Amino acid sequence: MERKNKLVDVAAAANVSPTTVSRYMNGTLHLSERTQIRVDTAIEKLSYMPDPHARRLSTGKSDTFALILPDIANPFFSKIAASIEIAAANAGYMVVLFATFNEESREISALELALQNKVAGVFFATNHRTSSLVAQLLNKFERVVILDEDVLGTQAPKLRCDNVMGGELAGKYLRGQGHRNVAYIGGGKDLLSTYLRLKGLENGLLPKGNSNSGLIKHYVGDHDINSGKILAKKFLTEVKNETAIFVGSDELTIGVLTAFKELGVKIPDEFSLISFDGVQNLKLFQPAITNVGQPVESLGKRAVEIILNDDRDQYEAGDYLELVPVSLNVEHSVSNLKAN
Amino acid sequence: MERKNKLVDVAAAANVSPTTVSRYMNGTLHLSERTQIRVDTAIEKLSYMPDPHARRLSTGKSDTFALILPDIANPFFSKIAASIEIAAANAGYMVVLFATFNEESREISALELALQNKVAGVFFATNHRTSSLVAQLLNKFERVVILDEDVLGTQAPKLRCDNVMGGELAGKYLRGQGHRNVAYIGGGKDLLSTYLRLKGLENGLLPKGNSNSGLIKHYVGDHDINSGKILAKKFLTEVKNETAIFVGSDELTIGVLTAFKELGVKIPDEFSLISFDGVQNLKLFQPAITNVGQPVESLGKRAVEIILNDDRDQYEAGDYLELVPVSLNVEHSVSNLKAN
DNA sequence: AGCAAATTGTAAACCGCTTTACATTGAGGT
DNA sequence: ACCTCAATGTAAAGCGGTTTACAATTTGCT
Repeated sequence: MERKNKLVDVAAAANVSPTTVSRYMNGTLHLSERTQIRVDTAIEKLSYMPDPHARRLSTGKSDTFALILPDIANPFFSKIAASIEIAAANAGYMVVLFATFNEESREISALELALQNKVAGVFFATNHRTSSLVAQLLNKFERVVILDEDVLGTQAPKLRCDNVMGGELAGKYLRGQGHRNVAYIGGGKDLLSTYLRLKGLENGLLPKGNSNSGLIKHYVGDHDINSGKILAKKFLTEVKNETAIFVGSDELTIGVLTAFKELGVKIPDEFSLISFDGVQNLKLFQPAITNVGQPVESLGKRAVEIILNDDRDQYEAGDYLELVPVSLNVEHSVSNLKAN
Repeated sequence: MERKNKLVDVAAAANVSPTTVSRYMNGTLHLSERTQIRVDTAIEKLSYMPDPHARRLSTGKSDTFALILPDIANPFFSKIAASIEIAAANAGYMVVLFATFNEESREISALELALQNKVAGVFFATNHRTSSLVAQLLNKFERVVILDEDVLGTQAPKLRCDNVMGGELAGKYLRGQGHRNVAYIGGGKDLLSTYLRLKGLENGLLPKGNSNSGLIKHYVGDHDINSGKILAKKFLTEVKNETAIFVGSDELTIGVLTAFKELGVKIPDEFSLISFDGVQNLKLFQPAITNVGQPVESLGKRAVEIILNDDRDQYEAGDYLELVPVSLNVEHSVSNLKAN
């Protein structure tokens, strides 16, 4: 019934050529006031909206970003997704979602789809060591932001939290509470973040100049609940004089806590614990979990700013890295050994 | 450098017309074995991929679903989003995300964008009472699934959990533990689900045939943490003989627990509590929270099945409603009054 | 007045695929 | 041998915009 009005209809109604309407609407053409009014009223009257598909075919561009993440059900990523979506929407962009579950094949097909669709940009996060194929694909895009974790071989700007700082905050706090022997339960086997967090912990925990990673017992798996359970149990079988654990992500922490609960291991009585991320409702946990909090919302917002920034030169070199500071949220999962 | 190959290139390489290639690829044309091989090898050699934009302009369709939700940072929706995304991806569809924060203006602009983009379908969820404008817009789509909450005036299929059943499960369990006076803290002021859950609670709690909602004190706000805090405090000031609270969503529960924690109100010692949703890590809470669990993953999966189902007749009538069963997860937030 | 430079506007090609309507070829039936 | 129907294939017209290259009309200057 209500046929959709096209560019030509507007042009006819305003008594100008389609070109004129198109160029006027895209700001390429400055019209005399008289024609401008004619065109405006025609657009208004016909309630004309350009067809996005036609526009995209013509321009070879699209007003959509691809958001490629391991898993949106994970609060860390869902919060990032939320903040990216809103910032993108405010800038007039849509966001299409791809969950990869850290499977390279899914990452690749998502990237290929994004490429075919000529997206305006890609936000990419992964939690596993990718092959160079992923990097190659990423390099084909004009605009990319690598989130959270590094992807080797890309020349895209990288944005993530300050992992070393996070480790240091945890280490210093633990040391301040009298802890000297701390174990680390981490997430990605060959990931930079895993070792930067450990490195930070070491820096914070050990006296200056005496840093030696060999001192810190560490367990590394994946950033998921099951891994947390397994590593927690492994830790328990091998524990010697450790009094605290620094856990690399909330997901792992949930696994650790679940395992401890099953086994009746009390926190902070038997072991103290600090979690990294702070995206779960850790305050309500039993006990409330002290954590290194990532500013997830501002991370997403900043990612959109970077991808939209038209001054691309600064990102070209391939070594653009932006670290956002983290903070320590003290709760009740760390005991004070000095009080004894 | 590497110019993108087009349909004509493939046609030229295979020595057939572009039409033939197009129709062959879309299954509209059955080729003789000889030509088929020629075309296949040409496609292969040129690593040809059809341009989605061109295809969409031509067909007037798109291989994308719009997923319109209040907030993906909310685990309930993020889990639904995750399951929808994966089911859609498996079926060859992309998913574009819209967060509305329950603002009607955002809902409308999301729907309009989806409409312009001729999406293959819309998944829509809202947590507030919408005006008929939203319903009108929704009715313009061929394929829609209304999730979680009803939207009055739409003839789209509706898919949600069985709210009455959830309330009943909670009510029966509480009654079984000896609770008789239960308060209800609910989410959406004019939403069906809010009252269905209350109704269910009543059914479960009261002896058959003696159902009378006036008996249950209820507090209704929004499905967010802050509302939970406020309503919890209000409840405390008015409490008479209530021994338990049934809370309409995990978000509210977090608010309630936070408020109680601040005020030193102990659960389940002072009040018992059951939460609806079960999407948070309630097991690790202090105490672990007994909850009515929604099968969020299967909900998303089922939503995709419905939207892809080509037998549309069953949905046309406008009264298609599918309820998925919920289950009670017993933890430690309900005290047994009979044990006294 | 006369000419160059703005200003204002348009015709037509193009983006890359789909699809309708029509053409050719070969097989099968009588 | 002739006709019909399937099987196989193609030309050309869209889909709805953008953009290049060019035309007409004013304006500014000497």
